[in-house]
Amino acid sequence: MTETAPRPTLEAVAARAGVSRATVSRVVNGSEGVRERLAERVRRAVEELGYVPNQAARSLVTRRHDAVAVIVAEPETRVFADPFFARQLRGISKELTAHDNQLVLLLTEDRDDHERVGRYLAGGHVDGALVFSLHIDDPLPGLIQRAGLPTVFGGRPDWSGGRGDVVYVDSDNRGGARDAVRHLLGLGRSRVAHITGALDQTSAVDRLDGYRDVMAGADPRLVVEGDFTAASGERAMRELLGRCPGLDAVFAANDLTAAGALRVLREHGRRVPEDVAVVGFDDMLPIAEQTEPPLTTVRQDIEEMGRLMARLLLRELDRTTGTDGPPSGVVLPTTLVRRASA
Amino acid sequence: MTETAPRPTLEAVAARAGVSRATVSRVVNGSEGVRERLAERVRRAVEELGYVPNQAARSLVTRRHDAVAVIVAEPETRVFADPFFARQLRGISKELTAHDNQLVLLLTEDRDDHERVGRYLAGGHVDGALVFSLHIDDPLPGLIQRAGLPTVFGGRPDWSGGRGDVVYVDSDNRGGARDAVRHLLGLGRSRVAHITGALDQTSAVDRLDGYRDVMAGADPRLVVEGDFTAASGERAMRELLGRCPGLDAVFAANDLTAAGALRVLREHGRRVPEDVAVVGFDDMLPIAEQTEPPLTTVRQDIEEMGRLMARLLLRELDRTTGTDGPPSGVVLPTTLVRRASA
DNA sequence: CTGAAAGCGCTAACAG
DNA sequence: CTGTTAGCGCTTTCAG
Repeated sequence: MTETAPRPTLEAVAARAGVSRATVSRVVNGSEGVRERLAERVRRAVEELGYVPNQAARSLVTRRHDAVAVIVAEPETRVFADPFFARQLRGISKELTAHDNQLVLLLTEDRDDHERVGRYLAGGHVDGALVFSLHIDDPLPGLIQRAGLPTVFGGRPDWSGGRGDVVYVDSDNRGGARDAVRHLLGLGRSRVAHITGALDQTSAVDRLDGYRDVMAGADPRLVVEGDFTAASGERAMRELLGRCPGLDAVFAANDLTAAGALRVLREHGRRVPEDVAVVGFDDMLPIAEQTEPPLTTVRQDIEEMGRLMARLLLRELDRTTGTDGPPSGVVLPTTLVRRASA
Repeated sequence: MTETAPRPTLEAVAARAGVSRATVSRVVNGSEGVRERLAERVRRAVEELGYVPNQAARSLVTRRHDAVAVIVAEPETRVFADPFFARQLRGISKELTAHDNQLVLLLTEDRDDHERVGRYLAGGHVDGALVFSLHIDDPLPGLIQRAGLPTVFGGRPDWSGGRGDVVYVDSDNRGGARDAVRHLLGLGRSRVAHITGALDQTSAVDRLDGYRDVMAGADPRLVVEGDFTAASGERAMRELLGRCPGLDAVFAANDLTAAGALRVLREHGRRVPEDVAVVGFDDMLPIAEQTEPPLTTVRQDIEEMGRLMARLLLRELDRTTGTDGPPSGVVLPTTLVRRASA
């Protein structure tokens, strides 16, 4: 049954309905101005024949594809270490679907992939792109710029010297970090350490900045660099315990890191939160609820971020004319979720 | 800069190289039989103009899209609760990319989505489909069958009365479960309980069957139904403790469930593995290594599953003629990973 | 080995 | 309001 039954064409429907192709096209595309009687006849013919428009033919003339590329730059540890990625995709998918757009997923791992992606984007298969997980000096933005595709970034890109017209959606990493640290301070802690994320990503830098906003003038040895993995959380925690045995709180750049830190704390006989209070970031459910004790953390609405990215892009695509660019950056709020660890 | 620079066409390249469109097409598509001198000239022209073929135009005539749909049926708890999904996607993406195929992601949530997916598939946008997470009596297979698209399923579909020509890739769930239970028995345990997964999925049923293979004749109260979530693991564990206080081992249908069980065990003062040994399934890293104690579990190579699915589909698509169908089912082996919990 | 010509299925002016 | 007429950019016989 590999026989691909030759699908009916517009022509066939037109013949059956006794009208011209143009009329069928109008009905199918919902154009106004077709007498109801005819429209009805056409609809019946479509139904009977099981007609489905050929997208390739349509794209050829409209130059629209109703498809958006989602580009995820790997190896992005977080992407495959937690459900972050899936959540965001879900948000994007929902929004895209609601507007009859398809989601073309492009995962990139190395240089070659970048070239491939560049070619793909240039090939005009999609109307726009959603891009994630940029690291500092990633070549992707350049490639995309060159392809001249409307693009929305997930997470603030690190273009310090940047042009102002970059559209992105980000969480309020800095504000969330401040909340976390203030919460710790509010608990009466004073020697609050911070385990950072991978500092080649703006999210990690922003969280560190938030920490510093509140802890200005604190002992710099209270900050140790991590990379968002649980392993880095363990390593960093050990180092912290060695350097500053007196610390009484830790703000970890994400939940995975916090989980690692928690383990080391327990190993060393420090009780959480009695001796050391711990706060994470992300509120990655299967992690945050699973730790011992459950993690107090900063939640960001991942799915909403995805949805918003898609919405911004679609809006941009629909702007047939009006040249008033969309907002260049949207920052979503975060909320502190209190569990047992702090 | 929304000006979409009109991309060069075959025509333009032909003009520049001083040949016909047909010749350019041959060179671009790597057809044999173009004098090297001309071919070279064409390649240069392509390079200079930055020509990239228009896929829509090409598809219109070839009826190939070099694109594959990946359909994930939600709400599939596991999909968003663990990195399973991402891993599998990565495997698929790699394989597809290696063969210049694109990945179109279709997430479905409810009835409406099914219709939409059916339309999409029928619309001839993709050459084939990869389908995941089928539950019993999911309408998807029917829709796909109707669209007449070559398809490979992830996980054995539950078509008991089924036609023999279903192609799927699955893990050896039953064998893995047997290994897990035997391991427990080998540890000297005898009252081995099982917390099942969602029994409307074949993976859960197969794991239960594996358990029964080894524990034939065991007290039926040792089996409690779960649904692959950590919450169900907690609930089930509580129930088990109530029913069979003497149990000395638990085989959980997946790591998340095991993590939940572990928590309840600790709550009740049972030491793991001394009092109760626990084995999970999946080897979902961020979970399995994070539990207290780290989880002994059955590992399946998720990424390889994805890669294999893609490979089977591509092979099917390339079969221009030979009607010897591909293997109807491929089952990948699992391995027991020993950590501290058993 | 290369070019000319005929569409693939659809939309979008433009007439009527 | 509806039909006619051109293509969109590319592949693919079929001649030469």
